Amino acid sequence: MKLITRETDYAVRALAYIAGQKKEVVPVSELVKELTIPRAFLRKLLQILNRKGILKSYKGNGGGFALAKRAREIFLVDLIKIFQGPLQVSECLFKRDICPDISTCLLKNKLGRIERRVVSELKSINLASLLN
Amino acid sequence: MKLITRETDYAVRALAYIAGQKKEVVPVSELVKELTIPRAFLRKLLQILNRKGILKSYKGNGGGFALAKRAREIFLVDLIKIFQGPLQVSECLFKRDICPDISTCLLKNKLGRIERRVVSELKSINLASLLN
DNA sequence: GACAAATGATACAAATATGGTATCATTATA
DNA sequence: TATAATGATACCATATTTGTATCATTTGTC
Repeated sequence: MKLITRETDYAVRALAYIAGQKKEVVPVSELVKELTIPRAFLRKLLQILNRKGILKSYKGNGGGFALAKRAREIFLVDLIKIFQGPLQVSECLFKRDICPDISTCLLKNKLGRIERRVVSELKSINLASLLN
Repeated sequence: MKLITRETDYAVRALAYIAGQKKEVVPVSELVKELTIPRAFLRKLLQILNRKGILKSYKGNGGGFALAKRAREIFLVDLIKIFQGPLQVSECLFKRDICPDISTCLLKNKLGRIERRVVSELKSINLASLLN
């Protein structure tokens, strides 16, 4: 069980790098050099973050990416949702009105509680808290 | 992010079913009929549980599977480990002596704390607590 | 002993998710 | 106009997850 995947990890590192620079706008070429993440892959991730309103992008010569929000307003849980989908207990295998399996229902109940706690803890982690 | 996969879910349900029967030994054929889990797949899972000491198996006519421990001694966290491997934060992408990325290290630190809490909660869930 | 009903072991295959590449179009600056 | 950047998108490779199939072995019953 992994809490975060490579995509999320890459995204965090790129965002942290951008947040740590004096200049606002950072081109992918610089990120690639500093973070040794495959260029084409990282570009795709940053384009997603742009569409999701985490980053702003500037096209053309001298362009690049900048944070679209302050670092303390960018939460890990949102990055996880973007790249790993919604948090979820084992999906219900019986898509009927009533779950026929009492023990599985009890299980989901308990896992659901754990999950909600994980989410609330993840919500407390923002980009600023990862800078140093 | 899923806390448990289908394999674990199937395993829990099969174990719960067995635990809920009066007779001790239950054949796969019965589990398949009651739980609508693919036969060959379930057999594989139960064989693994047998090897891991969660179930005992009885070959031959009239055989089947029985719990190898009491229901309160079978913990969800162990099933997860068996079918989903060890819990782990994002694996370290830099297999060097020192992680060069301070922000990722801070991230791992925080995720590690969350993970340990999840594990300790999972440890509190045993098969008996799922029966009703 | 023969048959039937069960598990043991294992190889294979299909489907899905993850990680990564490549290409062409568009934009902005010098 | 050349160059350096992003936008959009299609594609590919690999790993993981989920599931199938087969043959061997064991055991109880007639």
